[in-house]
Amino acid sequence: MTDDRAPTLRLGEIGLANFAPYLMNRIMGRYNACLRDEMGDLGLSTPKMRALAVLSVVEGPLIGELAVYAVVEQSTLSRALDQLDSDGLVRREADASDSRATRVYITDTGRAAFEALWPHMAATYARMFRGIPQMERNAFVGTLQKMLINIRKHEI
Amino acid sequence: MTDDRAPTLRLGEIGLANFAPYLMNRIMGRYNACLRDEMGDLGLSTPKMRALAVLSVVEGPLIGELAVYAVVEQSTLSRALDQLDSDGLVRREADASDSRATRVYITDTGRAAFEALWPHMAATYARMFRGIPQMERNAFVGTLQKMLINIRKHEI
DNA sequence: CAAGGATATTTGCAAATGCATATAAATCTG
DNA sequence: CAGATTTATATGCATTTGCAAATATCCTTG
Repeated sequence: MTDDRAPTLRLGEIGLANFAPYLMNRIMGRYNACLRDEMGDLGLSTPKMRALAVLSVVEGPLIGELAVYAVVEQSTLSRALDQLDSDGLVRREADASDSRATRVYITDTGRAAFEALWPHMAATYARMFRGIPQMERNAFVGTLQKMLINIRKHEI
Repeated sequence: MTDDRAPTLRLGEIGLANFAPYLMNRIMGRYNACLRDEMGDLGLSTPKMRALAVLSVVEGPLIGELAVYAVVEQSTLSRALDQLDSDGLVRREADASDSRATRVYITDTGRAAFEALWPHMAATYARMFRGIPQMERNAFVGTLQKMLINIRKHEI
């Protein structure tokens, strides 16, 4: 049983180095910066890369769903999709049953672009977890999954 | 012993919901959005809020150090400090022994502003970890600390 | 089934961002 | 110790971002 009525500590008492959101911002700041550096060459911004990554795994989401998965503002995503579309990496397709809605599909070219990109993501991922045993990684991901459910705004 | 030579899985094999960087981006996206919403009122952008938070705990860092702690581009931080400075929340002070360098100190007004802000951060933090036992939280933070060391660019 | 409200997406525009550069001072090197 | 190099910070400028509004469609309800 966890006591959720524990007194609220102050940041100075917790200490920056033990404050999970601080650590997570630091880690993800670096992770994202690494990828951005390596992908500027390929003409892929962070929103474009994330959209491709999600689309490599999720088949034909609505644009709004893709925005949630990719953690990108919908208006930003809309413009990123303009570019991905005109570069032939994705395809927007009107939803069959709701003509307000648009579904997005990755093309073969887009999939190839992501395949070229994935080794970089995988390498950065591997570096993050270097020296961390598999059991600990599993526990860590388990905690992340609980946290996402706690904090997420959308069901997906 | 961890086998770091494990074959590189593909994203589809790992699954988005088990891919730690994806989960961390989702979680921090929501965490940061929550804070941003609640602080627009107070005239505090994300860079300004992060700078204040770090300064509430770290005494007189160099601007470059503060940029690392706060996970903000230095040029962005420079401009955020302009505003915090002219609002009287922080004070820039030439370093005693290196006249290129500037140290930043939080003022009493700035500390009061952070005290007003901290309950929101603490509440969002508490929500993230709701229902997660203390032992699991500790293990989670331990893993984060290892990850930061693995991936960080700067010693701090 | 018409009217009012909800939902999906795009777009206009002002503000924020980040890269490259400028400036200034410290440090290294021959 | 002069010149070259590195380091710390600020700034110019083009791009990106995100909010708010526009547009189009769907759903609900009297």
